[in-house]
Amino acid sequence: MTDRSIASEEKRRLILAAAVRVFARSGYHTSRVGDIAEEAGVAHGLLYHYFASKEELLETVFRETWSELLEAFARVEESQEPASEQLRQVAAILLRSWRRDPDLVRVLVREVGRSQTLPSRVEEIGQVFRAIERIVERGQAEGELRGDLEPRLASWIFYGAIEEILTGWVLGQLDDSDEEVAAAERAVVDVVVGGLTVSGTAASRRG
Amino acid sequence: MTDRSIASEEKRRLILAAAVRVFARSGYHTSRVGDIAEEAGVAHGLLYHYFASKEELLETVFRETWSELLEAFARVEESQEPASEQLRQVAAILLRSWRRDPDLVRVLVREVGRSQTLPSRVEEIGQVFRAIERIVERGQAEGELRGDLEPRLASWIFYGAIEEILTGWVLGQLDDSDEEVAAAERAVVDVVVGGLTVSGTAASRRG
Amino acid sequence: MTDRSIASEEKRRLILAAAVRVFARSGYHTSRVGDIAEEAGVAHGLLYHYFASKEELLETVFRETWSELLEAFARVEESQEPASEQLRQVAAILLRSWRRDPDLVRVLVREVGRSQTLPSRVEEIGQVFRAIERIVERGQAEGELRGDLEPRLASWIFYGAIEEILTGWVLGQLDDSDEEVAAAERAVVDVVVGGLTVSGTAASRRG
Amino acid sequence: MTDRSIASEEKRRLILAAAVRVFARSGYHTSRVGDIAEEAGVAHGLLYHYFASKEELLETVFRETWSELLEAFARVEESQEPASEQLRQVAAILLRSWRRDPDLVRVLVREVGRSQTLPSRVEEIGQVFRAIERIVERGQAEGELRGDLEPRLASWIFYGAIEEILTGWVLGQLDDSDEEVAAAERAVVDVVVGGLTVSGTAASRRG
DNA sequence: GATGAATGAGATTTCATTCAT
DNA sequence: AATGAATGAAATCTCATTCAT
Repeated sequence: MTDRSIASEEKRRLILAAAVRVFARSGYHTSRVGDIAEEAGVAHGLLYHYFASKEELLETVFRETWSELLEAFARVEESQEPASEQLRQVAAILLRSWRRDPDLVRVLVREVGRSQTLPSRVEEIGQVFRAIERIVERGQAEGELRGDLEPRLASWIFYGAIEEILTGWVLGQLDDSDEEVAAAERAVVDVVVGGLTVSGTAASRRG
Repeated sequence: MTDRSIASEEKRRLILAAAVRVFARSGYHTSRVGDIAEEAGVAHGLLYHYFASKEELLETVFRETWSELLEAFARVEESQEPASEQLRQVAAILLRSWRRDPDLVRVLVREVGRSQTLPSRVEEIGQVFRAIERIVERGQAEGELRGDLEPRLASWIFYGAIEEILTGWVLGQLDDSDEEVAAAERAVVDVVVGGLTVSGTAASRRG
Repeated sequence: MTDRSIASEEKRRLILAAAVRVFARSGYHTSRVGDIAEEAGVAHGLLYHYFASKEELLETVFRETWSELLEAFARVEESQEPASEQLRQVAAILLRSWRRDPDLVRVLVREVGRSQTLPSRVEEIGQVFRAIERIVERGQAEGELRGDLEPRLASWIFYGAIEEILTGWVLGQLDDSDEEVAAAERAVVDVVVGGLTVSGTAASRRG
Repeated sequence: MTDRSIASEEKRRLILAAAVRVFARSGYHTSRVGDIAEEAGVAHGLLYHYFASKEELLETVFRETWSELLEAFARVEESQEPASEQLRQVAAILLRSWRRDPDLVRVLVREVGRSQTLPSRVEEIGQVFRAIERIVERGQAEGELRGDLEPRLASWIFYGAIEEILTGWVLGQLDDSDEEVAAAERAVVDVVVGGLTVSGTAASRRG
């Protein structure tokens, strides 16, 4: 029974991984269930033993990735580091995912937030933003980050900067060599976190 | 003849506008050509009198909007303002488009940069980034902006921050009242441009 | 009024000739009304001033050609020549039409007798066969042609031989140089008429 | 697996046979894929499981029939009979096919040589003609058939005579009772083969 | 007569999903 | 678990024909 579950779970993974590759290659709407089955080396009927629909495949990819991400962010939040360091770590987690699993990033960048924008999905995306938001809020409370910015907006700006760099890599428009990935990480932190930092704001200097 | 051309052009616009509304409502892939025709109040066959395919409709929306955007950016570049002011203007152009034509923004945010990522489309997107890049480069050359950041990366960070705020509005996750739109504009400029500004960088202060 | 009629008739001819060229090039079903209009250099709406439908275009081509053919055959029948000479003339008329108007032959060979086989069309085709039949019958009555063959069958055999040679030219499978056209004419007469002739049958000689 | 293959092959045949009936009834272009599916008693989608397109259905009918025909002709060629007897057999094969499968003949007579006249199809038609040609050539070489006729032309004349009789049956213009089929066979052989035979030519008698 | 915008029935094809084996 | 034949809703696109101008 356990053997079977394990074998079963492995096949589930196999199909899910195939789906990620195919979605990455062709986009969700253009991908056919048959392509995924072929990529996984199984009959297309089998997909429906493991997943209710093509949509559920994407949903599962999205949810599993997102929950890993949330866990990683939670660990960051638990650390006692300053907010700026925590933001650096968040940027690192997101940006390094590109080299770890480019296809996964391709799928998430392309398909999440768009298409039907299912409320459930929006809700989960919101959790990521709220994690960043909380870091910003704490930074502000502790006087590390400037207090005249809505943490909400700040978190979207921060996340957007990171996602766009990922998009640049996905589109092949930005160099994604090791050094460039590191440079991107530094750049995001320098610019956004720098811009968020107390003594580092244009506003403060203007005032 | 001119009358006819004008009437013809008006109908073309009518269909294009309907397409934007329908794509905004349902997303490109989920929208049906028949829905667009119905929204425009014409027979679906007529669409093919003006556009070669459903794809060409999206392509046209994209291209026309993008070229207007490029023109607006060109005008900004021509002004003799400091780089930071030019960047503020760029942010204003992009962010204010939301209130002007939410459906258009919805379509562009959801469908551009994703889907098939046609090389031609990537190329045109690239032009927008290069405009921002040039502003950053000039700002660096004139000592207004910090010189230790790749203008390329900076432009992606800047654009990403803006696009994510638009996405927040599209998803109904960020408040888009007049005040909030103004706040968003200030926030992007404060954070990103602030972070880019010479005396305002964490790095410079750390170093 | 007469001027107008003449100009009108000329335009009708123009369209009809364009239709023949287009049908010859693409086949009736694959040809589009718009192609014919373009070939004729008029708006496609104009076709419907002169012809009720695409079908009527083909029908007209067919009917006009066929009636010319019948007239030519009638003149042959009226001559006082022996049946074998009349058959030679019939073969000549049909085979020489290829060089005179290849597109017309292409259309007739491809589209007539096949497709919907409208009863009206079948009836008119029948008239051609009956003309040949009458020649054979007279030849038999006068003892010039062997009497043990149904004139009906003989006429189909004769016509089939000729049509197939035309088909060979249409398909580019038989050489259609001047000499070959002449050779084909001789061959059909030699073989079929020779085979039909009294003393010239294998059967009679074998017996 | 074999069971499945056999069942699968049977269904393929079922669809192909239905296609022949429908094409025979309405002609290729006028037939709808849905009609074929209905005639076969399957969902129309299933057609695309077995055939790539409506066109491929016709192509398959054509190719399979043609290759059977070629095999039959090959067997005739292998026999040691005189050329005239071999030609009789060829005529018999072709003409008897009408009673065996009228719908198939209807389709072949109507649709072959028309439509796009695909080069591939022309090529296969050519093989049939070459088989006849070889028989004629051998008959000439052995002195059985008159040598002053191009075998090429002779084969087209022979085939045309036969096809036209088939056409007469298809159009309901020639009687196709058992006796008439036999008579047609005799007539073709008498006339064409008679005309081809050495001492039996009008030309030779004239000269 | 002439134009071409407009119509809309209809055709092929795709493909997610089901289900008998 | 696994297969792949079978289904059928649905979507895009074509094109003959009409008709206002």
